[in-house]
Amino acid sequence: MSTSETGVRARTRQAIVAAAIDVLAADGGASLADVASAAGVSRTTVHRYFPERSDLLAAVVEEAMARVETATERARLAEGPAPAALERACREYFELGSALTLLFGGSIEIADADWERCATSPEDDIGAVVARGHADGTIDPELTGAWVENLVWALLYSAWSHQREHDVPRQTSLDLCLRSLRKAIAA
Amino acid sequence: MSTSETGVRARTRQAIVAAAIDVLAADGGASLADVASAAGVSRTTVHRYFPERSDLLAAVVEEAMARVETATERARLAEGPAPAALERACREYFELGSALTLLFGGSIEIADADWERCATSPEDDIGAVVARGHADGTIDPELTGAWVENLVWALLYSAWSHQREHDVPRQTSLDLCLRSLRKAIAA
DNA sequence: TGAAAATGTAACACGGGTGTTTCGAAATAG
DNA sequence: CTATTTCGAAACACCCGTGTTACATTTTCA
Repeated sequence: MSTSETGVRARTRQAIVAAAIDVLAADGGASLADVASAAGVSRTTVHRYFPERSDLLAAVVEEAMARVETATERARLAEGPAPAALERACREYFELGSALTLLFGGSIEIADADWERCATSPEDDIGAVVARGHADGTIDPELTGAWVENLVWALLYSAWSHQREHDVPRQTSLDLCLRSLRKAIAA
Repeated sequence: MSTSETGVRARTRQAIVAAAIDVLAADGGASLADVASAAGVSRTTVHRYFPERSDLLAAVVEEAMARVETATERARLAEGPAPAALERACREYFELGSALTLLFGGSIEIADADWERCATSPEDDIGAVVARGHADGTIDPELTGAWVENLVWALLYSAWSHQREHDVPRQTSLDLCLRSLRKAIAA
């Protein structure tokens, strides 16, 4: 068969998308040449897989959302106390790195249609956890689900900034992030 | 005298810088034509006041830093309990809007030299407040000054996002922000 | 080994942002 | 009112990123 016997095409495509996530997370206006060199690939090859820039952007957003979704599933938000579930989610999201920076860093424009396509968006999942926490009194009733969600992204972004600017071990940054989240959402 | 009898030049210059702060905060890669139209000025005039793009950028960063510094002074961080002082700072910074988005939103590159030029940077001021809070036991000793500073920026960014995405009154967003900060830093 | 697929190199046109200049109109100061 | 200053409109060359094409090279697989 001609398609993906060894998966050459799929592998280079993934390499391009992965490199694009890193590069575009650092600079949303990065050129395709930057993405190409980061992927160890010629600029022509990038155009072969993604005819227009918007095509690459779409693939990048899709991949980033897929990573977020995977992380959300591994957090098993439905299990255990709500605060602990949110903490697990934070740990998982923290590992995503540039994927989350790309989605929530604002450096790239995400079409509303893309957000809606994300079937089981973390928005709904986190909202459900917060609702559970409200019901059993483990989460501050004054904080809405939407705010807690924003808070999670903000704290993660803060943790990455803190790790990058001051040269502290990532574990220290993550601990500060989790501690702050735990105290902020406590009932 | 020829220079700034009525302050015409100073006023148009300020208009350009102010417009640039708003436009560049929304999109760091915005064109000078966008800035010009936002300022109600011709693109030629922009080049008259700022020969190169980098010149405008420098002026914009300087203005934004000046606004932050003014807000910091008005917060009177040296007075009263440390948590209340940080809350006052948060209220002042919240009013800055796009100026802070520009400096801490990451959409524009800030040279390290610019940060150092900021003599009484909020970094030092907030650090002092946190130190005071550590001394009198009103701030969580586990949280370093640098982290609290990052936390403030992150919470403010979160408040703006929350206000923009969900259409809630700004007072509600600010209340959630302050509540989260108060609980997070409490000893 | 030989054909097909995948990639690289080079060159090109196109568009858009930048920086510059010139000239004329409008506002301002004296 | 007159001269100076300030500003806008237009045109221009320049650079950079984009998208396309053609051709050579390498890799992969039968």
